Amino acid sequence: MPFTYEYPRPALTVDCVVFGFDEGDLKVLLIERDLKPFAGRWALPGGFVNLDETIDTAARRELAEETGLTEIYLEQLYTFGTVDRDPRERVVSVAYYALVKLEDHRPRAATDARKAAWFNVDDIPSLAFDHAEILDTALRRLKGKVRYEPIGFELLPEKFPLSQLQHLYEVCLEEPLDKRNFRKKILGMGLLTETDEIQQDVAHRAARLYRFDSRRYQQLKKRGFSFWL
Amino acid sequence: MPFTYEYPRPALTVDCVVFGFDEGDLKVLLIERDLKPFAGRWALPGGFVNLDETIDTAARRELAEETGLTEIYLEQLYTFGTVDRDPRERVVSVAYYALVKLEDHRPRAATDARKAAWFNVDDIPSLAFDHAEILDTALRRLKGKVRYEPIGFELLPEKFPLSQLQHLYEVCLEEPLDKRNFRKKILGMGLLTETDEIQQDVAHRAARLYRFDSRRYQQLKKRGFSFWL
DNA sequence: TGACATGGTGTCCAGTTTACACCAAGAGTA
DNA sequence: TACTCTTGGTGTAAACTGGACACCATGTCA
Repeated sequence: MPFTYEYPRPALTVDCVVFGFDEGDLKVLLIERDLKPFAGRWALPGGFVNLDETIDTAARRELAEETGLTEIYLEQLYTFGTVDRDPRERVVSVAYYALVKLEDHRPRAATDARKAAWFNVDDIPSLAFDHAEILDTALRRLKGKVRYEPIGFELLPEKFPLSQLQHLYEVCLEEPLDKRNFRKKILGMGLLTETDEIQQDVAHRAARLYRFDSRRYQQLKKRGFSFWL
Repeated sequence: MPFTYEYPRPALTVDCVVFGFDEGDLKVLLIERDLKPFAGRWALPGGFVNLDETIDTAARRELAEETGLTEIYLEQLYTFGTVDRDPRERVVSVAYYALVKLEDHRPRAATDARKAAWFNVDDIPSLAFDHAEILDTALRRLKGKVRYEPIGFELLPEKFPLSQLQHLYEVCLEEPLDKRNFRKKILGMGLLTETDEIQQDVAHRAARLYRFDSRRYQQLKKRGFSFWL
């Protein structure tokens, strides 16, 4: 036990809320705990912060270790620090949320043998610690942010039909959108480039696929453009 | 040195960005450090989190100890956790921002004898640690939030003329607003109640004073109203 | 009493948002 | 092969919102 301090300090962890979008549903990645408190319960991926890494780095590292996800959109959410949130001892956790293209990140065995799985956001099992509260905070943040920053694209494959994008927005915002108005507005922003591909293997007329042009978004943003849906 | 742990842990602190509004300027409350790192430099009020208090509580406590401010609007801002932000050792800091009615909280001697003073936000001295970055983050957050939540009122006295409110918004948003349009919009929301008082001791026609009706705001919010300026 | 400073008021135009319905294309099936 | 089913793709008109804009009123001070 070589680490001694003059005053007691809380432990510091990170937890990640990883969102994906698949088959028309918004999903969250959870892992099954195998260790002591809440063993067998589902929880958000996360773990302790090392002294030689930033908290952002810690979040990325834990995510990679527990779920194999790398190179994804990750942003700090909120820091949870009530006194009794961990039954063992005082633990403060910095929560992050991530958006991933679920297509590219099919659930694979986690490196430390914990089970990881995607859950539909409105069918979540009972979670360990205060993770239900963290998830709730993340959902509200996503819902708020999706309107004024083009982060929805992080959840879709590189090429997607407009209907899928619209559906994603409908799920995030929890309200239906008019098809014609949606297309008019989103195409009017000039952030989508039409590809020459169309959907494959669908049992109806195939839709044209589009791609999000993030270079163009950066340019427009500098000139004062702001995304708004 | 009785506090030993199996793994090393960062120290955890809170820092508060306290905004006030006076004489037409947005101000921040800073304290002069008297202790070792950055002694004599100005810094944000803050300090270590105790094990028996939430981080929110810690922020309130530190603010009270160092500046005498109590019962104010306080909200978590962001958690700063780069490795070298404190020269002594690894310290992670949860930053908060507060909005105070400066009239009610004139600078008084801090309880632990540190000097506290209000600085105009665009005339800030060189700050200790990464506090300049924290302040910058807080300003961006204030600028963003002031548009869609009625938090501006937290910075004004209970009764205020519309011109003062408009000026506050102009300073926060860094853009001029049209007087007639501003009055039309803000009064149209129905969140202000006219008092029967007018300004005193002004060298021109005195303006009518208004009061923010936060009960009414809560009611309207439940019915789906959203503040927007 | 005149100059000065700020308070307080309404209209019009333009742009944006919303509501709304039909034909096209392609797959599947009888 | 023709019919049905599902989703793709398109335009217009009405309502609303946001922004530009100028003048008289009131009170202080010299």
